[in-house]
Amino acid sequence: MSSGKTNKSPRPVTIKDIARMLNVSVATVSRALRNTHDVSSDTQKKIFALANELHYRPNLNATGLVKGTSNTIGIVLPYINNYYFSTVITGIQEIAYRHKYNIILFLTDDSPEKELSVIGDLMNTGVDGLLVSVCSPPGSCQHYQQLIDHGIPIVFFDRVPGNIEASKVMQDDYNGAFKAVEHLIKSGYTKIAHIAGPKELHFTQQRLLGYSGALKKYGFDIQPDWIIYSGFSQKDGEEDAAKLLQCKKTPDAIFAANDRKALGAMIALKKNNVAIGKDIGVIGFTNDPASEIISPTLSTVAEPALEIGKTSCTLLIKHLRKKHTVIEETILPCELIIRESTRR
Amino acid sequence: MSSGKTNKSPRPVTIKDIARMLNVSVATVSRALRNTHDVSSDTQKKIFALANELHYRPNLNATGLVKGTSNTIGIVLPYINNYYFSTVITGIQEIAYRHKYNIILFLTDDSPEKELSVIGDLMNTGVDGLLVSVCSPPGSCQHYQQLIDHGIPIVFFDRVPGNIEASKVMQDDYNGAFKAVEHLIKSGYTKIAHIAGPKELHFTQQRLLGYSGALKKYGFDIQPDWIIYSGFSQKDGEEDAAKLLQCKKTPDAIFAANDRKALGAMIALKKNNVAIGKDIGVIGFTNDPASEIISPTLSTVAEPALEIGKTSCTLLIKHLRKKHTVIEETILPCELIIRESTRR
DNA sequence: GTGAAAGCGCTAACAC
DNA sequence: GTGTTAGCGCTTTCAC
Repeated sequence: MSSGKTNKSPRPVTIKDIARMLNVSVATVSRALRNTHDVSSDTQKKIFALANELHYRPNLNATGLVKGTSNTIGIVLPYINNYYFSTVITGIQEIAYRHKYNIILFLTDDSPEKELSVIGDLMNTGVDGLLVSVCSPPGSCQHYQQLIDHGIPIVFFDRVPGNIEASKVMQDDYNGAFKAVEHLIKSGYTKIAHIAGPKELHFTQQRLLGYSGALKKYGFDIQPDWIIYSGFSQKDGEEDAAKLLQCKKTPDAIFAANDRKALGAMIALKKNNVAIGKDIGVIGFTNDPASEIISPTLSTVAEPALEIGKTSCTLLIKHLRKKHTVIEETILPCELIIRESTRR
Repeated sequence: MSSGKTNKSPRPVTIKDIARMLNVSVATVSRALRNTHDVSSDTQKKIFALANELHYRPNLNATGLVKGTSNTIGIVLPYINNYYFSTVITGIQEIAYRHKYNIILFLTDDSPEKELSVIGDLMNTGVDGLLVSVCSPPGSCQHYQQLIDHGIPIVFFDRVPGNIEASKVMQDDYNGAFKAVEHLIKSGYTKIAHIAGPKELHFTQQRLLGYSGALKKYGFDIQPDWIIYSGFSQKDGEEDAAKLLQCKKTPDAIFAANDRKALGAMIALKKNNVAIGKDIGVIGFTNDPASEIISPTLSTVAEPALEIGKTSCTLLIKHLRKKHTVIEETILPCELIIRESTRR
């Protein structure tokens, strides 16, 4: 449509320029610009004025080089295109931006190999710290330990590794699950199944424990064939629910490890002409916007995704500021949201 | 200088260290590591071996400082927590990662003021180039022009400003809309309404033009009160549809500017006991996963979100590599996806 | 309160 | 093919 037009980028202005024009030394300019107190307010004013006028921008590479930092936070996570993670990132971004940190994104695609290579490349990029939600097999997290040993602080969120000493931010998966199942029980359901995530993940385990905890508290037995482990996708949920319908004793309620699975389960139930809510109650976990779109609307446990993002980032920045900070574990509460899928 | 649980981060190894240990000059090491051809394969091998052994990592600040670049691409967009944008970013990330570029994220929250301040801060961060989807009012995009004049290449995607000469990547909104409406017509609908986005946005206009183009081609008149402008949210769609139901002549089909609005419209129709598909057909635009979850499932036009991301990023990197590149506009095709909401 | 100078880690002339 | 040297833009002793 149009043709090449040279960007004759003007050389950026440096403190040297300002120094020369004002007949002071670069040191003075540097000090003035950073509000170091040993510069006369007179010259400081002049320097600020000129810097402003010339649109002076500090060269972050130079600052970083001398200070040994990059003002950049790396985020490592499996995906970004689901509701939970994209909301977490939104929260991280807000805090990072406020504190003048840049965030740079690394996606592992939920593949441990990819995660490993990402971490390798990461070391080249010189991030000051890391926010990470790990890939499935939490056994081999030694690459993270290495980073920490190299002095790069890490805050883990959501999917946290068990065997690493580092700050962690999670939602209260146990109590969230407990509340969900308790709600099911109080709504009159008595045969409650759980379609879970992969066995190895910490938060999956917590949700399972919350499930069995609630059952126990209300005097229900745990039926092993009412607990099905698989992945997190809608398809997984669909298959899991189909299996449940095959059980000798069919359950009358399903607690799903997340909303995607719950949605899949609902689809399976519909296919089998099961009345959701009335015949079989369904409750999920996340509060994905889709849970309000499906009909009947899906009861769920809302995760504080935005808060998770904000809290992790705040914590990481704290670690960045003063090097030797005590490790913290934060657990954020979840909220029960009752909709139609658990109404008899 | 250290106390408690100190991370005794060992001083990172530099080319100087390697040079000293191998009794060569830093220049040689630098050349060897970068595969500049004027170094004997013998010493090169030794250098690589040692670098590997010592876990040498180049200091990007240093390289950036001397080269005047940061190997970082900035992304500016309204949100990240919807299906379209998060998928676009996934595509961007994939390409950027492959080419060793970091991406750093700036969210404008769809607020023009925030966008402005973001752009200001951006200049401080020294990104090499920018990928942006602008905020609503496309009139005042002079801040972007400034950046371009300063030599920072920009590729606009999705929401592109009309009055700026820069590379742009869009989906084929016109033909996507055309196909959607044509499908409606061929399915037997004759009174087709359009619930549109904000008037000022380019892609909204294109979708409107596609709508009217199809109507014209098949000999239908355009009814001004069957075209409703508002925002992009589900709530907007709900309200728009409610308005349409009030018309003297009620339409028998709705083409929504995006899936969110279509979903909202379906909710409104359900509330009014209108049979979707049979009484009033509905078709959206995006192919949000939610469109398969709602019942009836939503016909839509799939946007090539991942491709948009990949293409924009590829294009930007091309601009980055050789400074004076010709501006390009790319338009990616959309795909009609027929589901239940347009079945009579 | 201010300046001179060294140096962060790396690249790029320019010599030899 | 390799070494020497001068910076990139900034911060930070150390003088004065």
